[in-house]
Amino acid sequence: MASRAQKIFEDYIRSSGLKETAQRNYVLDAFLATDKHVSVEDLHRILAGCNKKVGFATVYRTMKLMADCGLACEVVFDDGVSRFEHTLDRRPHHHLVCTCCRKIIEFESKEMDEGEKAILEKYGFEAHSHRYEIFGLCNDCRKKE
Amino acid sequence: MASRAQKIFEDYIRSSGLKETAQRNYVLDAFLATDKHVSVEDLHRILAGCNKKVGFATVYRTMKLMADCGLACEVVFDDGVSRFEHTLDRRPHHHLVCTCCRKIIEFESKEMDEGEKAILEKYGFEAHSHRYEIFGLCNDCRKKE
DNA sequence: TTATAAATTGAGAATGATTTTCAATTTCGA
DNA sequence: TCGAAATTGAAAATCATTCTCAATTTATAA
Repeated sequence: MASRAQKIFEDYIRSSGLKETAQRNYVLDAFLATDKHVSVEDLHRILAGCNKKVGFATVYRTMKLMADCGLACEVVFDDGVSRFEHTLDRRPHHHLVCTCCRKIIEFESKEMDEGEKAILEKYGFEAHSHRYEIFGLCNDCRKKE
Repeated sequence: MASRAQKIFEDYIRSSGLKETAQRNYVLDAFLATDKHVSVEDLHRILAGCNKKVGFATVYRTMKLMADCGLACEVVFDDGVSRFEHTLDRRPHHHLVCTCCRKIIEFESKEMDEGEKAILEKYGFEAHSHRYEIFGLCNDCRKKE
């Protein structure tokens, strides 16, 4: 009962001449079981808690593979730590980051997407990735002030 | 013949109980003389070239002050290095970053700004800063492919 | 199934940007 | 001018991430 994500990962591994290993599958499963933006440290801790210790370097390496095969995408907020979020069956979006409670709100904006498209055309620029994060206070933290 | 930027910096220093020093002025002047996005390493090198050696730590500390008093703003692209750009008398803008030739194109987009405003209202979010960078190939590099 | 080449792992070292430490120096108000 | 407080800078510390390399594991060909 391999999930679609597991199949995609397996196909990517095979077609790239890589090898399927227990560690890679542990990392994959741990990531698939999460919902939020997870760091390598998060995954390492989760795995250690399941008696499935995988070295830090391997978690880093595996998350890179997951990004390469389109299952994950790296996001960097303002604390200098890379995190990964799911991309399979998820719409592109951006983030509001509360600098007080560290809550992350995901949002979509057709207006902004169209603005970006117009800019790309204007400059003849071919976008490979982009990053839009807004930092500030969420509604709750704003009220507490 | 102190420039407006120099006055702003001096006022900030005074009103914060800090002290005016030769080193701080060297860093300020070096930054004001630049046009592009400069890193701390850039400034350190420029100063060393002018026989005005200032320690790395002091350049870091001074650039933080310049950001605090509104003369500079920190931008981080995809190479893990912080750079600073001028904010005095400059309109807010975003960046297209060419991952091939490292060219930085600044752009403004009313459409995107309005989209952002609508999002902030929708979520009751108070923005303090934001970051919008698009990575990919500029027109020149795209043609060379 | 077995041999073998190639890929993988992980512990620890290395990296690299930035921050901190702290003793010596400088600034500036009284 | 004096002295408390701020500043400097060299070196050490930090911290996330990457690299190294010997030992291990995987998968293909025979």
